[in-house]
Amino acid sequence: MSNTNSVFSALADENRRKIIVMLSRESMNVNAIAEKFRISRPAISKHLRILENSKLVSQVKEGRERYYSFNPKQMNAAIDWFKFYDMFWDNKLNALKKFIEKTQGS
Amino acid sequence: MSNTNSVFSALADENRRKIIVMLSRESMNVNAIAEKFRISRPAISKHLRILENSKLVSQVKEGRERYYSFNPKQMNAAIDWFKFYDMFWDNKLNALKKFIEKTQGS
DNA sequence: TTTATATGTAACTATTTGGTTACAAATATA
DNA sequence: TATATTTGTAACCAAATAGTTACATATAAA
Repeated sequence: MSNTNSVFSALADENRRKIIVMLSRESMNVNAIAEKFRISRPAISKHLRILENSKLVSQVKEGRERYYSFNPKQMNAAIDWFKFYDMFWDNKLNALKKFIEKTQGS
Repeated sequence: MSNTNSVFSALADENRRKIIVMLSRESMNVNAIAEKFRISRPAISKHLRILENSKLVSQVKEGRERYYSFNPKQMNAAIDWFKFYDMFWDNKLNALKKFIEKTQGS
């Protein structure tokens, strides 16, 4: 599967998005992640496998635990795609221009 | 399925992303779309169904043809999600700040 | 060394996806 | 009216997803 495909489909699940947000704050081991969800630990493992395949997260083994962390760089595979939509970027640019003018004084 | 889910999974397919880019330029009927791909017209119909369900695309009937067009607004369901990642927005903001300073004079 | 903990994987089920071909229905045209 | 065009849908298949429970494995702790 293409990089962009795997990133978008990794993001197409509520639980996986929640995992990403959690890991963007701090690395966590599997049990710590699983505690935050109602689904079983093996289900979390499967989600982690999908996230790993998309390279949005990676693991480091520490003793019997495995710490997962977020790889922000991989998000660009998805974010970059949106650039096709020039008008979007124009709008964002205008919005940010206003924001900067307001917060910094023009 | 949640809005965000359906948008991300709609985007998780190369052919559907290509359709979106095409429709962002101009509305097209099904045959015109299908001509640009190697897969069968019914396969295109299925993709259009998924895109419609995500509301990224909508159709207007004109005689026996159906013209599909892109709904940019729906993209925000996906784009907004990325805001969780503050550092990303900070980077973009800095990049845009530089860009604006360069093009407009600070 | 035995036991407890952390994690992965296997096997299973139901649903969705991405493709196919065949056919139906609606509209335009000869 | 008969025919051609445009599109949708049904029926099928193979693969992937999202979950489950049961079991295996590796490491830590008693």
